[in-house]
Amino acid sequence: MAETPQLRTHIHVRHGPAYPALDHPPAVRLGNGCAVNGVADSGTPAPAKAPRGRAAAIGLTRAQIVEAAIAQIDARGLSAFSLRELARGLGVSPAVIYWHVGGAKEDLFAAIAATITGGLVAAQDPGAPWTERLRQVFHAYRAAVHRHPNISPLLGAQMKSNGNSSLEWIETVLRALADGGFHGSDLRDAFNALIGGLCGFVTMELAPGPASEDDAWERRVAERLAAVDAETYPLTHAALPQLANRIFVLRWQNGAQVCYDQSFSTLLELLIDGLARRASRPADPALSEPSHG
Amino acid sequence: MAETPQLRTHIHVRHGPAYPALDHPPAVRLGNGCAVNGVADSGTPAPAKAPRGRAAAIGLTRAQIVEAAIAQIDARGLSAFSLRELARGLGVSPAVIYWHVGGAKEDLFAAIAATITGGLVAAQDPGAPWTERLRQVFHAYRAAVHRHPNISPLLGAQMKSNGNSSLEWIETVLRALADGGFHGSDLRDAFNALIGGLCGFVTMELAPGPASEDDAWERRVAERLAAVDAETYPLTHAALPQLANRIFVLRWQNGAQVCYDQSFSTLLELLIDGLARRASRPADPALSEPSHG
DNA sequence: TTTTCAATTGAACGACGTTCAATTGATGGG
DNA sequence: CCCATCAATTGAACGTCGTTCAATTGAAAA
Repeated sequence: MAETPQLRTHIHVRHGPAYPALDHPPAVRLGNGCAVNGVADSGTPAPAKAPRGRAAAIGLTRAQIVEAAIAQIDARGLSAFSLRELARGLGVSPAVIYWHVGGAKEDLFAAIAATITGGLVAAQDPGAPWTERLRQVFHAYRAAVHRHPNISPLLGAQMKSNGNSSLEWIETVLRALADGGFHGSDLRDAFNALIGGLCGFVTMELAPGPASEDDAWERRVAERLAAVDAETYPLTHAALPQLANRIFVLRWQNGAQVCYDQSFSTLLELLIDGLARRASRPADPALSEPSHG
Repeated sequence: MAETPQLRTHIHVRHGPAYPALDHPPAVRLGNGCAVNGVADSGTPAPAKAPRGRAAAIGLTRAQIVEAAIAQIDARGLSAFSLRELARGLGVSPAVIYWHVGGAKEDLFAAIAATITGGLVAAQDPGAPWTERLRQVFHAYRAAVHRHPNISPLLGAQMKSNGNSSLEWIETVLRALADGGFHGSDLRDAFNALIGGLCGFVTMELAPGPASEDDAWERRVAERLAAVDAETYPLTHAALPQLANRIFVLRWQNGAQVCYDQSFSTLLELLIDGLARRASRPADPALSEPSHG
């Protein structure tokens, strides 16, 4: 295959770290030309092109930077993450990040998102029925995000990061839905309902708490729930003993600390069941009001 | 713990701005005691307690600050929002924000979220069947967020903001599900599936693009999509003419610019249909533990 | 009047993102 | 063997940000 010039149309891809063009940047004022958008950078063989100059002495790589950034976010949280702290952790000047990653903080975030959602289609069974394939894809997605919970806001709440998902993953979802008989605008709506609902669920599930790990806040939430008035909110009050900190919106811990496996499965099965039922009745004009068959 | 001075456990609302306790703060080092968590501040009669001192001359209110913050975020986006700019816009020192809002930026965000999801249950029809009530609630939620699209990350991707949703709204959802026959862990999973899936959808739908309104990024995304290889990603390639910028992950504009009404309705109907079907067969051992006691 | 104190001020601190000219030093050409 | 190249890195600098604090204002209460 060609050197995958797949981004930037005619970008003139070189190799490995993709050396920048100039010191005084040309049209785009970025040091590292190619590194703008990684598209998961999957399979970079890193042919060890024997870097020149000081590179050999320090030899920092874009991939290393991304990896270090992920490690720091895992350890200290997304809101505590800063480029300066990242550079400090690498024993390096902040400007190095810019040179390697290409643009700004957002580009680094996009690269992180691409890395995390990169190897997602690996454990896939192409022979399974399309409903089962959907199950596998989205369980794999959730598992991947749960491996780095602090990163979830990048995937759910930022287009620039979100948009770097691997094309293989999208292709897999589209293929499953196409096998289910979805085309045109039905395909669009089914795809968006799945991605929006399920990835959105994971985003909410792992929504971070306050930046400072403030136990005062946790206590206050718990107290607020304990003080819910039984007369004005009877059902909420009655449900609290079982549901406090176990349902969205009424909680002080997120999905990294409280298990939402069953709720996610409920959502996933609701969606797959519903899609399967719609797939089996090809051209049914009645969109709503089914249930009683 | 029982003798909490003024504000802790049960709110003890005073009036309007709820005057703080001290200049040298007591236990919590906040100027404005009550303002820590608004809980939507619904119904505050604000009896115009004739403020003392300089208050009469300038007379800034917590509600005014929140309103101004919302206006600025609406106008310039969440990433461009800063407390200093907010103070500048109000013609006031940055410290004023702290005194009125109570804590930090996150508390202001929580107040904003509470304000936006505050009057959500207004257009509700309590006599309608529970499925229809769910439809109304979540369409109303989505409409409310769409009125302030730039705020959506606060609602979907931050527990501290998210947790300030009005209790009435939660009560409405819980009542609908209870009327549908959900109890115990089934109620929990149904609630989480609905909130996570639907609110999560809105969060993804309105995920902001890059901070700087950079048309270079939009062009690059479009070019990347145009360059998708037809052989390795046949379905994606085939679907692109219809789906580019119309499905999540493969887009350069968000739900404030592209209409996702149909996709959201698809998701909502899938969920409601599925829940209705599960409600009609009470104890199905295939999924989760039955809850009828 | 005088006192009180809710409300506001302005300066200050440290950390952040980003840019830039200057520098390093291994490598490849002569 | 030396030297010029230039990928890679440096460190200083600029402006902005969130947050804190002692000091101040001035209308209402005493």
